[in-house]
Amino acid sequence: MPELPEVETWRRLADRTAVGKRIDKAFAASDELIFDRNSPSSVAKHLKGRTVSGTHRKGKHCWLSLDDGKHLYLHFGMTGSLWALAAREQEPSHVKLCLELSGGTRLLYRNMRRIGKVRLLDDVTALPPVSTLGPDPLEETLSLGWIQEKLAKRKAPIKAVLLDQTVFAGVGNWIADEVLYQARITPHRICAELTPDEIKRIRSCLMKILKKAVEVDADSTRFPKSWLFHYRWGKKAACDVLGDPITFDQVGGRTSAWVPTRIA
DNA sequence: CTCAGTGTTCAGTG
DNA sequence: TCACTGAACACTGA
Repeated sequence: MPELPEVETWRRLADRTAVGKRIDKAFAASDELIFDRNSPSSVAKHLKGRTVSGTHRKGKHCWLSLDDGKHLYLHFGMTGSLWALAAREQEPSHVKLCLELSGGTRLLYRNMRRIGKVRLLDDVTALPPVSTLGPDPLEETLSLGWIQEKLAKRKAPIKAVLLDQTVFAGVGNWIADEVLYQARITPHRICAELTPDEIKRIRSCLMKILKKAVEVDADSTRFPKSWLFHYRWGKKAACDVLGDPITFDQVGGRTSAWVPTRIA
């Protein structure tokens, strides 16, 4: 379930383990869906001998810069993840890219369901998808005025627009539901009809949730007990922390979990 | 066996 | 031209 907090946690992992290290060996699995721009072998060949010079993230997109000016772009899709293994540790299944770093650590990109991308790019930020993203809610100021302006033009339900990466970069399905739950707003509400106070609540809840999730390294067992997150997956007759029943609706093409009795 | 669930892109509609 | 909706993508697990 990689949304912004997981991706930021993996970026930090890559930053700790790979920056300043040389890539002694590189392995890329033959997978034309993941390696959709450059062939696996060309990626592996290019990476070998390079040194990782930095790590970056915007929304759910992550990339490592290399000493030759190129960038290794990683998108995790629905089931991707990044691992760092010590020399002796055994690799998990579905590894798509393995970088053996000087010192012996291996940095792994894993993806079980093959919806995700690994690319070698000259400039990540200049072209889609990263060029189309809205401001990163953690790194840049997501100003109230800017959000108000965007939402005023939209007639879609707020849930759908929370998932729109050109407005709220990094928000995915469970974070969108969590924001609306904590802000006490129905996912069906039309954006243009939200009051200034409701938009204010959406913004502050979003920032609070993202900050907290990153603070605990996106480890969901450490999320506050009050979060809807802990109660939404059971499905049948699920209730939130207060014992109020959770409703599941299709909104914006996805399942939305919300609690009618909690709406302000 | 069926189907939900993950994020993104694309085709179709208005 | 643009906003919006819904399907498609691959695969696991319930």
